[in-house]
Amino acid sequence: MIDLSLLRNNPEEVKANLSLRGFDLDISLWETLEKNRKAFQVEMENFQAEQNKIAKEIGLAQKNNESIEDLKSKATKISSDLKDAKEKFKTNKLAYEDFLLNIPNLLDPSVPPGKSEEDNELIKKVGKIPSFEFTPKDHQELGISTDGMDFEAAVKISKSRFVVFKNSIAQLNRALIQFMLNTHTNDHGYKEIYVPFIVNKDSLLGTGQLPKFKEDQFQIKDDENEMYLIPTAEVPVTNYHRDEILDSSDLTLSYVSHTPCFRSEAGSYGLDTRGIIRQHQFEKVELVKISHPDKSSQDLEQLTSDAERILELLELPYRKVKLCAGDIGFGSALTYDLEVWLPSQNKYREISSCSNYKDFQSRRLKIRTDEKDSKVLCHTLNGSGLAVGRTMAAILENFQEKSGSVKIPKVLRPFMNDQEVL
RNA sequence: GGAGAGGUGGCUGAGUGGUUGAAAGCGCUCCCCUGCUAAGGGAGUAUGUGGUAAUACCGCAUCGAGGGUUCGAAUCCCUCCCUCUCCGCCA
Repeated sequence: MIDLSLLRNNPEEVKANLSLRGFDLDISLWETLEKNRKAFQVEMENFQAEQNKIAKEIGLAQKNNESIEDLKSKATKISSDLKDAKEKFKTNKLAYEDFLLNIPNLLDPSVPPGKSEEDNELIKKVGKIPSFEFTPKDHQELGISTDGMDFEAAVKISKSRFVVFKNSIAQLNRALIQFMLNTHTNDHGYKEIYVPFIVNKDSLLGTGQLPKFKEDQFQIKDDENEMYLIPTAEVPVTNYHRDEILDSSDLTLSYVSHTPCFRSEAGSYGLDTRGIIRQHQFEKVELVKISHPDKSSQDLEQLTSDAERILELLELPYRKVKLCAGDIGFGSALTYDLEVWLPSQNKYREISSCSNYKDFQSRRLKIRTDEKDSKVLCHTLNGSGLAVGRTMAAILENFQEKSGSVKIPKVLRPFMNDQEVL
């Protein structure tokens, strides 16, 4: 959620910023909602204050054996006025909150202008794009030919956009997870954390997937509670500190967590239907940082380079781009995408999205830190380190050989019984 | 799943309808005293939100969550969540 005082005091500035990402802030609607909110709230609180006062007077009068009839009839009237005022306030408040929860985050000034991914700013390219003297296969073909992937079985067991891993591919999947977790905990100072994969509504509201992206979530059938499968570890890990005031000397908090992720992929029919690039379920090793606001920009650079290091150690060619205003996510103020080279598609594909949410999530989550005599909202950051399925696809495709075998990156071999090819 | 007991401020823990946002203790902060140390005395010590430019002042809300009864609810009623003990089941 964006800063209310900024929206109240300087709506034009907010509108101008949001328009860069193509969001049209309806200022006159906002002003009406805000005017009503203020009027209804003041009215309601005045009645409440009056009621509190009379209730005390009644108590006092009763104690002194004085008549309370007059006071009581007055109180009854106020009580009913208060009830009406509360009703009015509540109704307006719903629309008010809905309006606010659907406003995206303000963009960092460094975000380049642009409408689509075409306009993202290239930061750097790393590694050499492989050239093949044969026609490279895609990862699905390689996965099947090495007897490591079964898409048909997945459809039988579940439905489309799922996969079964077997044999060396299943092992490679596990090796990648282990390698990533080890690197981030041993070399980059992240604390490993294991979290629930099913979360409640408040958690998704806190990190911003709700209310706007309900369609993208898998909701669990549960009569009592509104529960969802996590779309990313960002949700449970960031919510770990919901409603907390963190000791400033403990910041920056850095977490790494491996979880499966579940996405309904509603509206992506026809996109990436082949292979494991876009599945309903995939593994991800996620990096999350909770920072002091003064430090978050620096922390985003660090987090991104920690994710990049995985690509470098795996010797995968990739590029780093800064997302433009039109392509950046709803809650993010600044995002770097890491894109790995996929030979079968002859282009770079997103493998990690590293974002600084600044105080957008922490305002919803109430994650604060103490500062002298006051409390300030922390900044939250996250990024994949990396998406495991896409990493696997990249390894298969980039390191394939004419024979159809695939060279396993050196750093993974210790996790694969020193196997060199698959 | 069955039976029972509970959920109060940073912590422990009082409080069954009325000046209780909440006793007391611990912890913490500041001050005083004590030639060091130990001890002692005093004051302060929640969060959110609104009126506001304000970390000044005032109001409102918050005693697991949400409803209800009442002039008035931490206290009474209902639903839900969670914790603990015993039994059952179970990876």
